[in-house]
Amino acid sequence: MDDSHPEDEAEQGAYWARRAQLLNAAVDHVAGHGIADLSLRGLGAAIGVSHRMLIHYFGSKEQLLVEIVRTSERRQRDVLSRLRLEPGLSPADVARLLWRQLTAPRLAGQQRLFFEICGHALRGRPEAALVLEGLVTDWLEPLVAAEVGAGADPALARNRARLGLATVRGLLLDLLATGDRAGVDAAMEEFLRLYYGSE
Amino acid sequence: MDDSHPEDEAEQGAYWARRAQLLNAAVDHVAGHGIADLSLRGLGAAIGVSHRMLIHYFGSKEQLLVEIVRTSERRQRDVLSRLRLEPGLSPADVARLLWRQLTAPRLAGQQRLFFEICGHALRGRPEAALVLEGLVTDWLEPLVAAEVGAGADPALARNRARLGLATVRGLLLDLLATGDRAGVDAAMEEFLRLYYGSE
DNA sequence: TCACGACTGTACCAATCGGTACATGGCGCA
DNA sequence: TGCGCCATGTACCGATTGGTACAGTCGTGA
Repeated sequence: MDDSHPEDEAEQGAYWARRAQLLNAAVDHVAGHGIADLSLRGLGAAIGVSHRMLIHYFGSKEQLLVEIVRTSERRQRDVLSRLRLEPGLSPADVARLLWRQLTAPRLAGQQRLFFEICGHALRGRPEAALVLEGLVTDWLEPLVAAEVGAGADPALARNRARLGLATVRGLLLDLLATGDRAGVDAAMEEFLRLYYGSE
Repeated sequence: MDDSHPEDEAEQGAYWARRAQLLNAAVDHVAGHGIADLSLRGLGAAIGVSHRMLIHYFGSKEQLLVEIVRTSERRQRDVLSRLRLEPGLSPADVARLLWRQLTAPRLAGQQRLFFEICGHALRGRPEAALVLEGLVTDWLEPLVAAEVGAGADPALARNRARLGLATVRGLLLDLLATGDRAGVDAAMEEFLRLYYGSE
């Protein structure tokens, strides 16, 4: 065992830069090929290093998976934070914008990975377990805050936010499974009509 | 290779009875322990046979997984068909009844397995691929038929059915992840209010 | 120039996997 | 009773896995 990182965290040198680069490449590969039958050798060959290096930089497959899940989660949340909200948009329009972002074909691999990780997390796999905590609550709070800020009753807003989140996830799963974008979009429009009232 | 089943399908002897018994035990075990890291040896030890027997009765791990997925799917659908619909129930009450059935703690393992299989299917795993076809359409048609039978516009009924199915699945995932039954139930009530109108 | 330390690859290990060959046991039938 | 067939278990095989030991490469400072 000759593996020890030169500086202990919180300092970016060539080591951590390389590590971050490998991690990003790993997430890309996993988003495209799945996490279920991932092997260090296969991943290494795909991103151009030996499996030895993955162990070197991440300690073990388990820890690598933890980092992959965490990074994938952060990417997912960035979709929300990158929303450019022009003033004057109705809540329904904001929701439409977010929906279009989430269902962009470019993110399909990432979304598949999300459901795949959910499946693993529901089985208590440690690398995915931390996702379960934030799977609902992390998304609920900003949504609730938005509705309450618009003058809604907090308790009702919480139920509505939870409902909206669940519906988006359900329709996303539908879209990934069937690929029927028109049908799923129509169902989403119907939901927005119910949710924000007819227009 | 000395494996050949005595009669070719469509005849139930001791062979097929034993096979069905093993399959049911396998589905039970998989519902409780997951399908991701299933091994023939581990499964065999859990249900009291050698892994050799699983190969004997199912040909290969792949075919066993196909049968497990199919059986689990059939069980899931049986929940719907076992609904005893007393006349005089409002559509919202029927939905509530179905929701309570689907979220019964007894079925939690089965529901986890459902999402786990979805994750595998989205990656093109052949044993789960056949699920993707029926994941939406198989459930949509009876729901659409029910709404159309009640006098709804067919196109609108399709969108509404698709929406309802997605919402149920999304809330089910929420429930499995958070275990917050009260919160998820409240969100479901909010959905029913939007869906069927206030009462 | 030389030594040192970080980075990386090759070769290897024990464990486990799905699948197979072969031996055993127990039942029905003549 | 003895023959044969089917169910089952044991032992094994090659492939693959995560992880490790060791050696080589290369830039850098004395």
